[in-house]
Amino acid sequence: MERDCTIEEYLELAELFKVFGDGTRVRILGALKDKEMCVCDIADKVGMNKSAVSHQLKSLKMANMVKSRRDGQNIYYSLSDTHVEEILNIGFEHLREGR
Amino acid sequence: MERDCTIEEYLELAELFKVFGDGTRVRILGALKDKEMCVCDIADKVGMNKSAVSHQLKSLKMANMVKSRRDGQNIYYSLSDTHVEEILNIGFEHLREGR
DNA sequence: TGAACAGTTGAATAACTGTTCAACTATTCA
DNA sequence: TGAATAGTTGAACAGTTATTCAACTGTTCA
Repeated sequence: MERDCTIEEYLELAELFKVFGDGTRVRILGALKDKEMCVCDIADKVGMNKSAVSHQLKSLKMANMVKSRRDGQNIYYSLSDTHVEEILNIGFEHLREGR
Repeated sequence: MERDCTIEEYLELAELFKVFGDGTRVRILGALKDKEMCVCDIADKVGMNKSAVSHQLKSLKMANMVKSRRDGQNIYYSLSDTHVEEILNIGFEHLREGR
């Protein structure tokens, strides 16, 4: 017997998915799937300027999805835990089977 | 050796998660988890008027997440497949383990 | 020290989106 | 037929948000 989820839990869930619900952010997360990258390289890969990427990285960091470390001039970002990749994969699976 | 995902695939993924990234929509999906419901009952449950719920149900239907059947005056909505519930559960799991 | 490179920040803009309202369609039943 | 109930629709409004720009901080290295 499972209890119903509260409104607050659903709102929190929506906040979580909202982070994945943007093309730029999801591409950044995808880029970080196999290796850590600095802001410049991420910007190159997703085809946006450093500023835009930095803004989105901030969102991702506040959502606890990426972590960062400085090495000299560069700041390297990586996925903060395996859940992020897991959620991405479930999403892709859904799209593949969808039609 | 896995190939990189295309930009289009990431954008499609973002569109998928965007649907889950709204409090009202995610509560509607949560309400439909165990049983089909008509628009009025959904509206009662999530505390919104029929119009707002109907608009969101349209989004959910276009995203292939709910299906509907008419029975007399009522139109009953239900989850279109098990993926939807699965994605919700993964999200909740992430929140629970998150902190 | 200062030039060059990496990244961040805040304000401004433009685009998007969720909710409301009023008017509409569809079905039932007396 | 017509009143009542269920649901949909489109326009309008308000709130949110992603991107851009310019100015800033921090680090390296000559």
